[in-house]
Amino acid sequence: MRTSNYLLSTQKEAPSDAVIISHQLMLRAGMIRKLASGLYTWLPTGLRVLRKVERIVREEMENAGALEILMPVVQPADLWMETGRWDKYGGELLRVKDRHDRDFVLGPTHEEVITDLVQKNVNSYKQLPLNFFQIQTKFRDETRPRFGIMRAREFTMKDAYSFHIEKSCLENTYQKMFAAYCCIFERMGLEYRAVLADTGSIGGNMSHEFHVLAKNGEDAIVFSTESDFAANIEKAEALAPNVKRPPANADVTTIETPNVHSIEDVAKFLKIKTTQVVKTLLVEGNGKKGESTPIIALILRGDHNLNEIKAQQIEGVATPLVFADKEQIKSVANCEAGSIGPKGLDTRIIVDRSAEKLADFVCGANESGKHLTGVNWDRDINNYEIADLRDVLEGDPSPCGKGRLEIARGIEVGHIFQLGDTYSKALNAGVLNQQGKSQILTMGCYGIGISRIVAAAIEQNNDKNGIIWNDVLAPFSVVIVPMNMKKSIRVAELSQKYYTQLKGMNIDVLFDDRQERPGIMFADAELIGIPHMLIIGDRSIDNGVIEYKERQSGLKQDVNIESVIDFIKQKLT
RNA sequence: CGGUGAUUAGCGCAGCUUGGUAGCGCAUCUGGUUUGGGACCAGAGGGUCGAAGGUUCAAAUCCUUCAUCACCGACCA
Repeated sequence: MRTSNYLLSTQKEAPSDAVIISHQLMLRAGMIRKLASGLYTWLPTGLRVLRKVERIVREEMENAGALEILMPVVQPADLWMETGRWDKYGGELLRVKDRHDRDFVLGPTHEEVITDLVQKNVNSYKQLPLNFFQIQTKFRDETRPRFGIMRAREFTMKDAYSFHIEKSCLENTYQKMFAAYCCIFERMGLEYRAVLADTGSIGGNMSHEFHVLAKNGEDAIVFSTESDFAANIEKAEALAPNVKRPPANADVTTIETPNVHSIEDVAKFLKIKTTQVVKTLLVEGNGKKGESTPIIALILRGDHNLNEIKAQQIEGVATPLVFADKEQIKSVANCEAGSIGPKGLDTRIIVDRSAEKLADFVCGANESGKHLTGVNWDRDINNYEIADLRDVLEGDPSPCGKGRLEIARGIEVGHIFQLGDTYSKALNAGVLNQQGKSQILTMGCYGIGISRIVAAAIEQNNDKNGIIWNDVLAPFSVVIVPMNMKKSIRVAELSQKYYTQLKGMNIDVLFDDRQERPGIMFADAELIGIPHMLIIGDRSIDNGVIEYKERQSGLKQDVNIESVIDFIKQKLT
């Protein structure tokens, strides 16, 4: 490609609303442009990278035996009603009507469509197992799109779905996909981890996420210091403290705590640690139709954070989790938020494992501006359940039994699930088995965020000059930068010669044939992150060499004029 | 969904307090001088000041409503 036939569209400054480095660099390097919140146009440079990611994913999916298909973005609502997700999926599901006033959705995922396809087109166990994949646009109407392409509303995803009769067969394919994913992220040169994950709105049992490690990652992932255990914090179990609860010593005392609301305030006011205070969160339960929603109290130690995923998984708690509003709090606890406590509360009470080990603790008095000290379980509060409700903290014992937990941040770029029969049952997707009887299929599904990988790779590989691509993902492998080509016929001819030769070898080469000063061309090449630079100038031609510069290391090296092509060829293998 | 803030040229911003000809830097275009790390000189183009109402002789500036965008939060007990 010649710059004169191309749109570089690089910028010195990034728009002020881009906060993280990958977003800033993608804008500055002319990879993407924003159309509206969460909606981006891919410019030529960005699209080149996106296509390279797609190619690697496609190759590895095919290697793993998956078959490529392409499903529609627009899907009829009927299918979503049949699986129940029309009601369950919530605001992220964009619903549209056609001219006949029929309901449709923009697909956030394709379980319904693929299951319907299999239900209609696969009849016999002999055709199984099957694994389909597609690389396609998804739409999720995120509450808060952010960080550019990282969490966009419209994005490119690879999604695959496998179908089996036997669970063991599903497990086998799951392992194959796991291995394929490892292959993919390794080929891309990303530093990543596979972790145990929650299954979320997709449903199912076994699930792993693949995270690219980055300090701007939206997810917290935890590792054991002494084993292979790794999990999303959503999924990491907080073990019950291995101690006996101390006996009750103090009597319950009501104290005035005017204008003291948060846990920190309470602890400061009473000059105690936050670990000795208990916080009470009121959430909605799922009420039966017609009844008013019951309120459930969740109790945590003051220094612990509620893990919403764990809370939602408790039978009877509304999904998604809804916190009680002011009126609900008033009607249940007869006070403002900030003074709620478990003692005397007439609701179902669920206590976190750690909070349950406390004795003589402090909590709200269910009376505005008052707290209780010296409160004890069983003596003062009966009828409570114990559950794992909190996020793990760094240093907690690992749930695998070995080592302690460390916490890192990651960008989720892949997620695989053993779905089971949730969708196949709902859509009656079955085949005749060996005994000639109809049998519901069991499913797996496997996603990769193609466009997110582009951002994640940049997040992991950049410096003050811009992006640092490796050879596999780079929009161009080589850039030719001529020095004053206008004046020097030698430079022009040599540049042209290299360009033609490299292009002839199917190497992605950018020939910067603009009449620009060298500094501009260097800066652009480095901002875009092209891994290999050839600098063609009279000065070095006089010595029979041209200069090569490597983006990654910044190292410069003279290469004999005659052996430049071989040199590049060698670099790219 | 809640809170905060922003919206003036493609990008980054000033002007608003105290109403009176719409500005700066970068980018773009023309001509010239330059050419090994974001040049210099001379000139030029580009704006419904987010939208709609209102106050006023006069509104980017004051008032009202709306929209869009961003950040923080969604853990607050």
